[in-house]
Amino acid sequence: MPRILIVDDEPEMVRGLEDNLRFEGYQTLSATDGRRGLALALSEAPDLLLLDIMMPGMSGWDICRELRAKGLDIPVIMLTARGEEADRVQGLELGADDYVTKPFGLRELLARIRAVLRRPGPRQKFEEFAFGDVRIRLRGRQAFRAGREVRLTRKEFDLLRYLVEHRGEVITRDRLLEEVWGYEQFPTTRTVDTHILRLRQKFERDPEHPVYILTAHGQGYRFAG
Amino acid sequence: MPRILIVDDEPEMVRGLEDNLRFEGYQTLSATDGRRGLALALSEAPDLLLLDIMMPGMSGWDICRELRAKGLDIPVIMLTARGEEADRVQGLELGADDYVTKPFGLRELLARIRAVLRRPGPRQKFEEFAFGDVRIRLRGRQAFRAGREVRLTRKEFDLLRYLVEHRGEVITRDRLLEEVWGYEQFPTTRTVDTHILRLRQKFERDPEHPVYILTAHGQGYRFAG
DNA sequence: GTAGATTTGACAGGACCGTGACACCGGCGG
DNA sequence: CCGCCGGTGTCACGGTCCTGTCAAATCTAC
Repeated sequence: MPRILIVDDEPEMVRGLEDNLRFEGYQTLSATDGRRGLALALSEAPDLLLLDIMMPGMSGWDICRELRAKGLDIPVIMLTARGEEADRVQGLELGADDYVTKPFGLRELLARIRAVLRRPGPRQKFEEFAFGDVRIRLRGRQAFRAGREVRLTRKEFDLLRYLVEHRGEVITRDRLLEEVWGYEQFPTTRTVDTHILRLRQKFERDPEHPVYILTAHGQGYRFAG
Repeated sequence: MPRILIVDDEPEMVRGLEDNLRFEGYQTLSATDGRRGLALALSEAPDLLLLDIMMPGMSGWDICRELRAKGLDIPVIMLTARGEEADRVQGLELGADDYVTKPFGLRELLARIRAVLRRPGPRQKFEEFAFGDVRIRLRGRQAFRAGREVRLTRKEFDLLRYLVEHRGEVITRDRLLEEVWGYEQFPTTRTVDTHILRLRQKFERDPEHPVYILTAHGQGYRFAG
């Protein structure tokens, strides 16, 4: 069974997580500060890391960066407090594989753990998807078109990613706002349109007649598939 | 529409939630103590539970534990008072799906309800159906005829879907207006005819002699089957 | 502060929906 | 068998709502 290292400065959170993960059959290790967490990660080489971001001293992304710098490719799921948008992005940029917002449901966490562990290990850093002559690298949050990099802003990337991960499905603007923008932000639905517009300009051969990023009139948007 | 069970010992909270959720189109059940809440959950099998954690007698997480012990996998959103850190962990142990901290915004609660209900549950709904050389994809709200996509407007799709889901049954225009158009709108019954016409033109081999979308003279329409 | 990202508002064009007009059909009573 | 009459098929028009697009305003990170 996979071994999971938990690093969080709140002891109750660590205990709760350990109990549950063990109950699910995982082996667990834990630390309540960043430095010991990093040491454990290096010495024990677990299969997965659950890292709290906000920790005194060494933060979750400090650990993540150190690991990557040493060439270790252990999958990482970040635990972020609600609304730490910046942290979430930073974590992903530094090579986290996923993030969960506190307070989170156990089932959601387990689903994400399974999803991350399911991925083929060594190929992980190449995780990407492609359509037409476009290639998207999830890890680096980068996009390439015909081999040339296309710069994407945060929202553009998140939106594109969400659409692609639900390809074939019609998604309403409201749902996009909830899932991509988040609970506590409530921009206009027109905002979605503007971002769709920019994605089309960057990735569609003929932006006025999109082939991938499609409109479902009166319903929302849909990525072809 | 999904049915939601609310369990909270504060009657005003229950009433407020019921009013708002009903306004949003959900069906609601409620109880003001844990034991009756559990009984309702077991007998009514709602689609979602909103559980207050702090209740005299049987608490929210007691209910949750009992349900899980009986193998019921109904999604649960916990309502927690601010700062009940311990409760959060306990809830996590017992498999709640999400948390909302009181006092909460209605909008946030609704967003979380939608998010939880959206998750792929144990029951996967029909992905698509077919008749003749026509294939309908529900997720993408798309239709294909002989492998070629046929564009459908929202009303056309909704109408077709309703007819097919009640295949073999004669449905009056008034019922179609209620079910497909919605109770708020009052178009003429002739509007239905027009949409039927368009569906026939798109899907019948010989639109003047329909084989699938049939007329029940003086009664309504019926999808063959 | 500046540069870049995000959001908003305005506007035009287009898609969609609903309606009315008229032709046609089916059933009914004579 | 015939004619009546309400129900239905069909079409095209107009209004309404939705979306694409842009520029300006606001926000954010540095």
